Amino acid sequence: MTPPDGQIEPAQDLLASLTDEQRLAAETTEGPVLVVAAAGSGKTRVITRRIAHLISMGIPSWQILALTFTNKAAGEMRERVELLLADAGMGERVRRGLTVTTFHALCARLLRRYAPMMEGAPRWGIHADYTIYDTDDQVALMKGILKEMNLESSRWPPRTVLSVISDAKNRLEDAEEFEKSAMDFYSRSVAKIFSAYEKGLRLANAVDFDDLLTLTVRLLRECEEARTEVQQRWRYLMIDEYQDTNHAQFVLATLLCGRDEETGDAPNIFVVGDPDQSIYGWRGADITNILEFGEHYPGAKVIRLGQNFRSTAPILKVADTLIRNNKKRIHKDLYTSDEGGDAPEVVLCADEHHEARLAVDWFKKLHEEGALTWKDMAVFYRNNALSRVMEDALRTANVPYVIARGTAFYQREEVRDLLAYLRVLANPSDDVSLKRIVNKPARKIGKTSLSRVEEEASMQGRPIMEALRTASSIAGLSPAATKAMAKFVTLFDEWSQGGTFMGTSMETPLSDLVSRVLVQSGLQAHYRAAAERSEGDAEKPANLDELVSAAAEFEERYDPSADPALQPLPDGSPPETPPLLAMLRAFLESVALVADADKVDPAAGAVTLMTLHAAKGLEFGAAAMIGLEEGLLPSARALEEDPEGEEERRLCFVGITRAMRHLIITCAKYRTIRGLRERTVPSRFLSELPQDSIRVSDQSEAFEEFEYWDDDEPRAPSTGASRAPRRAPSSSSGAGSPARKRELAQLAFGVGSNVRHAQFGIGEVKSISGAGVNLRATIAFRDVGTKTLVLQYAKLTPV
DNA sequence: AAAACTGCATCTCAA
DNA sequence: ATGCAGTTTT
Repeated sequence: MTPPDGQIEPAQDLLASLTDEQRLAAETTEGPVLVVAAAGSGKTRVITRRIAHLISMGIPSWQILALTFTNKAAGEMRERVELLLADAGMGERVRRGLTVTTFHALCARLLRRYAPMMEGAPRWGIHADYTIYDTDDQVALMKGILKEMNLESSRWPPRTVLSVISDAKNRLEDAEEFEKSAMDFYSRSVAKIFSAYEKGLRLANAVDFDDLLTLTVRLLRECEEARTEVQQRWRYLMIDEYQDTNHAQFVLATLLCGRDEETGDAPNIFVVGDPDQSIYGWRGADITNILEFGEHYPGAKVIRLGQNFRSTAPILKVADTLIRNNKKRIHKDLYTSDEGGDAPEVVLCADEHHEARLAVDWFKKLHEEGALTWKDMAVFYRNNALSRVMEDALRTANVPYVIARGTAFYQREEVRDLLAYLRVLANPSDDVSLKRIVNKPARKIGKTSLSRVEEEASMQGRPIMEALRTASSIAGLSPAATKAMAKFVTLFDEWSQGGTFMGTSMETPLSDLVSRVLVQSGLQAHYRAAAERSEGDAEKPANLDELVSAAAEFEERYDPSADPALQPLPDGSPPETPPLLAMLRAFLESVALVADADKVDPAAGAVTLMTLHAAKGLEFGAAAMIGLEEGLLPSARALEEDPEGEEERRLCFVGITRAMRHLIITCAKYRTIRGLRERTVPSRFLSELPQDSIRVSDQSEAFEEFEYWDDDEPRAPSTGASRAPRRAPSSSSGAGSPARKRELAQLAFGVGSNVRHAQFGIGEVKSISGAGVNLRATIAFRDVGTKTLVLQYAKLTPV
């Protein structure tokens, strides 16, 4: 493989294994290029070969920028390029400086680098140590703002307001512009909230996910120096999944590649995408970006990749037939040379338990046949709630599985707590994080004292931390409170060494700092004590330790020379950021930007469970798609905006095209939704499939007859799951007074009696509370700790 | 100040 | 069935 003298191998060999159309795409290196790549047509192959090809042609790798939507996609792309280059005999030196990253990470980086130049700008300036607010932080901030504005959060649901604001930001509209176009009462009110929200973010020196994009656009538009530097460095821009870019990302791309606003002329922008896989409309993705690429970039070359290398002919036929039902679409021919393969199966199941077991049995059968391992299999569903029953089935069947929820770990209470400490340490203005931890663990800074300080802070327009520093001069605070506050402030001063973070020395590694914060904040003791008391909190101390490990791992990967905060400033002066602080920021940033899809680990020997959105871009030997029912897929919410359900159909299309050889699609006749067992309607998409290319079977009856009851011991008829569809028990019996119900419940499950739960095991009833449909029992389970169950639905039997 | 209780709303999807 | 916010209890 490697040429003997280590010389660069002729570029032809890098492209040797490509088809003619793929090769054309990889070789078209100059000018704007759009590659319309059908599912499974090898677009990642094309991008990676193209990068390697460019480098082999002598283009310095630091001039190449490739953008993706997830870290995982970026990581894989980088890896494959490195492999190609190594195979071609090119050393590490050649690929140094190559940038393959996500939109959001690139923006975070640019904002850090150029933050000093934006600080002067009053309304949008941020400091380099800004915090990235995720959805939960946004909601917390928004709640505070609504409260301050005396708006009921019932009439102004924070998430709804935030989504209106997010839409505006994605259109690159700021609060002021939004207000100008706000005519009706509702949007005028939102405009006021928008403006207050922005103020809150800037005061906290925080940005939300949308800001990462919009502020970067603003930076590149308004700061010529930054724009020039960026455009001169990156001469070859590549964007993956271009169909999912929103307006802000579109504009960002024009700025990065140096598109001429007048003529549309642009040097080298290369985008790859598939309009049929556009599934992020709700996040502002604008499909016209890809459809009108030719108009945006006159003279663009368009290359179509139609040959599918992934799926068998029957699977492809099913996908193609389905997607043809979309009216707003440019038809592409999908074809494959892989003619064999089984027909995909469509099964009507009795309910979600049947569905789950059916899928597990199907996986086991495939596994036994030997051609596939667990990691070649996946389950796709429309929403996360659908994973639970599937997990249970896999667990009882002892089939290893992983759920693709990369963000789940970082959303745990205890982990967020520790991160909040770290965030305040890196950015003392971060009020949302500060409020989260100021009295956790309890340190005598109660609600009343804190609201006094908050009041003072907001009057002076300063962050809470600053007000805490001057607590002794705030009227109306008890000496005890002042003292507690001083102690709290001291904690942070000691961790940051009075803000110096040890200056330029790096004696303290990041993991030591994190570990010290964990211990000295009192969080560790707090959660250890909690773990003693309650089974449910048992794993919290371990999760905290895991975050320390994550910091240690990050430390290994971290490359200070690549940290924009440690580069000399654009004006040539040396960086001011202490290395430890820079590393802390970079760590927090990497945590903020993990995606669910990042957790899909091909090395894990396990079946992967994920949403259809997370599945995009992946492929599996065998895939099960569950919950093909009206209201779920297509989802009821999505149909409100788009009655045709075209995006939902594309989502279904994405799922089908992930499967290489085996595909099963299921639909349950009954499904428990919000505790109520309900009759379902099969998805419209099922009837759109080519009936002669699939095998349809109705197994719902058989399951009810023979399988339903054989999993564990019989349940008490009065409380067991009913096989027939069932509503809430009728209250027409007349004996429905709360007192009477409580009495009945205590007869069945008296306080102190032992009960068995199908899932949680054996436990002791501690108390009975509530009334009517809300009658609940608090039960201390032996294995899983104390839970409160609604008696009406809980599957309990007396022991 | 923490824990328990209760009424109420609720489930997309996610960087 | 679960999670929350606000309230009551310990």
